[in-house]
Amino acid sequence: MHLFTKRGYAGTSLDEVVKRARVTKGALYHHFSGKQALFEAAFTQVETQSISSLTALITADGDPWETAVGGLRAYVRKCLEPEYQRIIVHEAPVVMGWERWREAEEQFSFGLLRTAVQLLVDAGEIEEAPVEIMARLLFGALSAGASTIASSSDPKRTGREVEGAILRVLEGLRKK
Amino acid sequence: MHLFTKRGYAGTSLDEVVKRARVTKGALYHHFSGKQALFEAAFTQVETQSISSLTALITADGDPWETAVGGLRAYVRKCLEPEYQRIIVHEAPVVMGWERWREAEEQFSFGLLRTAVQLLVDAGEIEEAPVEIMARLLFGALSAGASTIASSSDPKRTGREVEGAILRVLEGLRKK
DNA sequence: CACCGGTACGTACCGGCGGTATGTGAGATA
DNA sequence: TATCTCACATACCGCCGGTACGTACCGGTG
Repeated sequence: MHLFTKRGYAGTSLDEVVKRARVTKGALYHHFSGKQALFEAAFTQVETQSISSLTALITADGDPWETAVGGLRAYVRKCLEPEYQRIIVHEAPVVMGWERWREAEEQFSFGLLRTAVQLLVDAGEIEEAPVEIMARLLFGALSAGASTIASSSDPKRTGREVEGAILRVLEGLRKK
Repeated sequence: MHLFTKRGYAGTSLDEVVKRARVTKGALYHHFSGKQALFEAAFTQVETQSISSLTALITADGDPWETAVGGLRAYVRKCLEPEYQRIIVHEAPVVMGWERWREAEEQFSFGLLRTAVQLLVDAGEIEEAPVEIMARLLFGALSAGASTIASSSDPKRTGREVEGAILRVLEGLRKK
């Protein structure tokens, strides 16, 4: 996780990985079928750590709208952590291939967003809509927003702006 | 362009490139400083080809709202072309690094979106908003939408759904 | 206790790939 | 004609992912 975050997938050599882990290539290839599998293990680890608390946030009791907005804020913050940003948002689609990435995301971040959108629809907060599609668009917008924040010269201000913009988009979808 | 589209950056070897181009590595390294520079040349070529017609669409006379919607439709279609999808949307941020990619996109697709959003704001069609941020969110949503369409088992239907969802988001932002 | 199979590694090596150093022929220049 | 430069070609290097094979240990079995 550390090396993949710092140097990226292509920039991380297995020799360096085994050196840091103080094992040999034989050991690595005993536990993982290859570099790709090692990356996917890191991917799963980061996702598992990240998503569980967010899921709890989303599915908590209380006003559905406030809950959703809170979860959204938390997700944007998560996207700002270097590990999540680099491994999950930026590199995973390319390294794992889009199809496989999408598959894996079903049970993690994308599944989370879909749940959130579905809850809002069920609660009658937003108009009936194809949840699948809406969740994907929202996912893309959030990722882009997170990237923007991360590379901003004033992340705090940009963070507030991104939150404001997303809230405005959501408000636009809200039932009157 | 062909090989980068078909096999991706990592999967494309320079040996294969020079073989297809019927030149040698010496020739390649005479014209490009390395593999990365070759990719960036392909990137620029794809973008230059793609964006010019879209810019014309966006800046055309007529009802600003209709023009923007038309440009948006055209952009989604562009994102569906394999070359654009693979090289520009998926691989470029990783291969070029996010910072450099963002820099390059300023004069291409992102610049296009920002122009479109700015025109809508100027025409008083949507609420005042930080154009920069809105354009980035929209860009992320469109990219995700395009990826969804591209990997759908029924691209035509998914395409209509994505268009509908994006239009609904835009309508939500529209001034009454 | 000897034997044995399997697990969990370590070691040595291969092939491919990006990159470089150097050679070379054709044209421009003086 | 001698020289210089450009536009390549050729040969080679070092790194890296992956593999083949060797080996120490450990629990079960006769």
